[in-house]
Amino acid sequence: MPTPDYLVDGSAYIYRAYHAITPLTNNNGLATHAALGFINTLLRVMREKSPTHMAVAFDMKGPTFRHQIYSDYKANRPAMPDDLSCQIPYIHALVAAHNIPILKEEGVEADDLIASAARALNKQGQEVIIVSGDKDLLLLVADGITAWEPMKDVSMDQEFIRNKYDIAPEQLLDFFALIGDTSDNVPGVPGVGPKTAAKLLAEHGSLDNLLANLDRLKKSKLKDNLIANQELALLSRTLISLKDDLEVPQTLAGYEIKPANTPELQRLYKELEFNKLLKETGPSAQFDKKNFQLLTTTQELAELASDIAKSPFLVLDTETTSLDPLDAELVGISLAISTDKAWYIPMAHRDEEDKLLANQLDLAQVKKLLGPLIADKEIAKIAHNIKYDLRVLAHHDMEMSGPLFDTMIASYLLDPGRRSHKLDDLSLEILDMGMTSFSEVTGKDKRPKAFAYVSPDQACDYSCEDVAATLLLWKELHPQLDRIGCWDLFTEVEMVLVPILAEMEENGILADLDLLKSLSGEFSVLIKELERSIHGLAGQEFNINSPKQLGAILFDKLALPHGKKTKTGYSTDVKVLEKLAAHHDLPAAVLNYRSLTKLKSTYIDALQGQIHPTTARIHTSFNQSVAATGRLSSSNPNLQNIPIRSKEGQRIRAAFIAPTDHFFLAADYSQIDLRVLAHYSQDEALLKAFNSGQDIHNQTAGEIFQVSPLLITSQMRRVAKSINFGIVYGMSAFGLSNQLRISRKEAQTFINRYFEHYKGVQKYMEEMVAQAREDGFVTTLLNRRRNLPEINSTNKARREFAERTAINSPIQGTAADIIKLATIKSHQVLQEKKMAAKLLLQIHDELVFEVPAPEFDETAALVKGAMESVLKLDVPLLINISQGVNLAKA
DNA sequence: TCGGTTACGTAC
DNA sequence: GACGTACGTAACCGAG
Repeated sequence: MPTPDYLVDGSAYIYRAYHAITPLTNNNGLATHAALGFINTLLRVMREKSPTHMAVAFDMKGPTFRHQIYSDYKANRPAMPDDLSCQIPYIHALVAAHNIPILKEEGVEADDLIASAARALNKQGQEVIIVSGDKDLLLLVADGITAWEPMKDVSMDQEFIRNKYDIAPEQLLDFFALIGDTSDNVPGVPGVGPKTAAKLLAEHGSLDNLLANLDRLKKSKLKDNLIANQELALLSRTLISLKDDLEVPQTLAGYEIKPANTPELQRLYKELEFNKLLKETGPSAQFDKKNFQLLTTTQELAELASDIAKSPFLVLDTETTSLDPLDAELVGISLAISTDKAWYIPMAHRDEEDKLLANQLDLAQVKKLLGPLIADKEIAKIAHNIKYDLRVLAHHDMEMSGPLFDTMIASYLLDPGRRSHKLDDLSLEILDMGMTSFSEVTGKDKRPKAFAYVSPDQACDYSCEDVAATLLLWKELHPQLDRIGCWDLFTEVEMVLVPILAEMEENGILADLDLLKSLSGEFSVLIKELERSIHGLAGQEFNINSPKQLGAILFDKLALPHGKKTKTGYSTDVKVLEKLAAHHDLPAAVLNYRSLTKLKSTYIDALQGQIHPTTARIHTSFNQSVAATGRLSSSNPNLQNIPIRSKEGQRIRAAFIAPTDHFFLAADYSQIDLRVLAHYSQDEALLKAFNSGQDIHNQTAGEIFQVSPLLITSQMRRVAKSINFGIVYGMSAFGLSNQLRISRKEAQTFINRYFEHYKGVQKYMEEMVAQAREDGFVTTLLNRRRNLPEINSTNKARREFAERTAINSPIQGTAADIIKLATIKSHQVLQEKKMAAKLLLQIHDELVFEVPAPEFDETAALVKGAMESVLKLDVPLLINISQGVNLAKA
């Protein structure tokens, strides 16, 4: 079936992009926004319509025939601004690089070129779609020619003209001639607008007929006008008429879109700094699979092993049956010791009947030859997400030793805020090399052990790519780490932490399944009851979990006062419901319902499913390259946000238990963020408070309420605590007033008094923001870096967000540095003292251990000592220790 | 049916 | 727009 030919009114979209998009320049100061907006529109048409044939028509400078017959034609149009005219050649080049035919001719307008092309093709029965929102081009609309406005997705055919103007499509030219066009300075007949024109044409059929019969009109001002302006009407018609005999390709073949000239496109995108589009053109190179070799005999492996033994490093990647190292069976290993060669050892590939394939090496052989090398302390190990490979190999009785270099974490330290640290993304963005994706090799296979069914040949190509990319990345990234002063942080902190985190994940934490089950039952009953009462209060059943449905009940049915809006409707969050609780009983019940369902679904029920069938424990993942400040994060499940505040939350905590004859030992840093702030800011009052062991919230309360310590109430302390926390997050008076439900003025007073007393804190904040502006990044005590590309943004919201981040990140990040050091040090001390304690969790300012009862006191003393002495700050680091048979008590 | 997005709420 | 860092669940919505 023939597809339509698309004729694009290029000039119209250039102007639209120029005016609609906020100005943008590349690093050379070249304006680029019109080009960007234009090409985005064009690409959208390409994406949505997948045209096979198209042409883009452009106006070209120089007087047109219209100027020759009417000197005032477009006389009201200002000349093209310089920052637009400089973009025109680039726009033409972009279209040309996309290999889309271009229509342009000096002294000719785009409209006339489109008319010539449209009518020529239409004669041959070819369907034509004119891409334009300009009404001038509606003149072309006929059988087989429609106009389409892609921005609003409006199609305009003959029916559209009838409805919009109330005239026959053939009358459109005469219609426009009568009313004129102010934007092109086409006069028309004064006093005649769309309504009058439509009426005249309905009566007389055409302009010629109207003019021929003017004397028959009854006497009126309109008649005088028409008589006086006959010439003007005819001139207008000539000006508006589209010229359709220009030289354009006469057959569809001349409008074929050919494959884009990608190198030229990439060159243009690079120069214009259209990075998103550049990425979409794909990588400029792929890995050369000739260098990847399948290794299937012991002899070959022995030869490789002797080469590895002489190498200072080994790049490796394991292919397995599962993302969870606890379940992962080794399917194969890829290895590299230089950039020119990589090997894949197939070990457990299977056929469709699940039978092991021939020509593979078995685990025993691999273990014998590779095991000692993997354990060799002299050979550095390089891998992407090395904690995973380390755990998988350990499960197959191969312990990994030697310096560890994880390219994922290297990337993270270089730019922790980067969108992704995945190997494929880094390869594409840093090496400009495309990689085969996992789903490309496993295809549609959704089986849990999909990789085992991939053929060894294919697996070789895929897996060797991984080690090849990892090695290239390492060569690229490690000098950069050194250059920004993060080498020590990388090798002495992050890489040392890797095996410890692996051990923590491996340890897991015991959960009381029976308790969780009984909590689930108990919560079910409570939730059911609340549900009934909420539906009763609402007078109807609805899904309480749906903010949309809840909003309809609260704000439409019950007509309660609504507060802030979300993107999709009115907010129903805690703050809003708490306010509404004064007006009606339903909001409070919903709050109750929310807290119970949250606890049940996210914790009580989900955790039961996370108990591992073979270990009977819950094994979280600690992610070392996620949080932009340097913190760890925890997932599957997240054990860093187990409830603690409410009494129901405590009941969930009680389901985390220590084994028989063991205790949990929880060691948490007291006020670590504020202590770091004191150290960083060198604020006298803060330093003094911590060095004299005062309660910091009381101290702050005394200052902001200007009362003596003895008169401070718990209410005052609560307010002070909020401010102390808020300061660390860069909170404003608005935020504080919201949090404490006090007036903004009152909040501002508290903040003013705070800064009056803690002058150094204000100075710290200003310095951090200034430093971020200067450098584009901020750092922590261990020189961990956080880039803040938006610190100089012209967008106020984005800029201010970056400013708050500049204030918060050095504090949160330094606290993260400290707890990481503490994790390493306490682990090391316990190992040296041959203690049996196991490290289970790290929760930002806290470490949780599982300790045999008889060793508790000694372990506690060792941990406390290690954690408090990890760094010397200008304030003491204090550790609180707690003990319990479950996490609620600890 | 699936995957991505939104709203919400838990932790530090 | 307004307080930083995470992760998980349920609802919702549009594509296939």
